[in-house]
Amino acid sequence: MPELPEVETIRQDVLPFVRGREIKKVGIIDPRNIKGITPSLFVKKVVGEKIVDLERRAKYLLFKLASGKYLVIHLGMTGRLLFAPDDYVKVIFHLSGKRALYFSDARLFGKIRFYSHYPELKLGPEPLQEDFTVPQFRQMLKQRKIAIKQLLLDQKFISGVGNIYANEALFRAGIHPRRPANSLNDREVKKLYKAIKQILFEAIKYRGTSDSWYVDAKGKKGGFQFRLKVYGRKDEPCFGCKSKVQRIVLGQRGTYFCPKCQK
DNA sequence: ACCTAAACCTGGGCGC
DNA sequence: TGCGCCCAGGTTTAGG
Repeated sequence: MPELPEVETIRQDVLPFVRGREIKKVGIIDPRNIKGITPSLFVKKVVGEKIVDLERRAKYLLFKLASGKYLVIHLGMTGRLLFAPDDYVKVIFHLSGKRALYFSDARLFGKIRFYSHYPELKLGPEPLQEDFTVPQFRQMLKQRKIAIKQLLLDQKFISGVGNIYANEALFRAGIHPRRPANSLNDREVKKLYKAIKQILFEAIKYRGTSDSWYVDAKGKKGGFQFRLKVYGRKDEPCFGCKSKVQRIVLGQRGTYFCPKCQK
């Protein structure tokens, strides 16, 4: 599933491919990913626009247009942005210079929207941004008693972290996923803060996790799936202590942890 | 304000 | 080989 590192990898690859190019034509194979306006109005609005930049906010890709408007894509679970089509293409963006960008989405959880201004996305802080600090994180955790794992998945609390990296960060910090957020002491808050940043930076470095669906714009898998310590490893031995990795359901999400290493 | 759970979807994996 | 069943999950929505 594309989380912050996967979306950032795509952003970096796609930016030089689209920058300065005009959207000449849009082919809609399946209109169901287009949200907020009718597909025909969407096409009318984006055709003729020039892409000047590609930004990322949490798991969203924001195509900045020369008019100051934005084409915003969220990849959901199985969304892809590709330089060549695959079996699940839903929307094709034909660009100047005879290029095309393919939006593919097998399960239709992805969303494509058009905004006349910079979109208000109602998201919590970006964990990799420098203005996200330990004191701020401590303050945020203090007032919440929900399980820490569930809180990390709340995009209004902290944005960009999804199920894979929430599990991995908690393992790295040695914190049990069921712990109430406000029960973490100062040492644990600091450890978790560091773990989140480290995991995300490393996953970007390895071009994301290709657990099931994720591939980059060239259709290539990432490399971080080989470095996962707990996610998807139910009943397999913990790399640290050899105990069996456990799987529980927390807030409707599969949750993996080592019962011995995570307290 | 806070929390829980269903709904949205369909390919892939499993059992038979 | 093929059928039916169930699971995966990011976000939104509804409800308590």
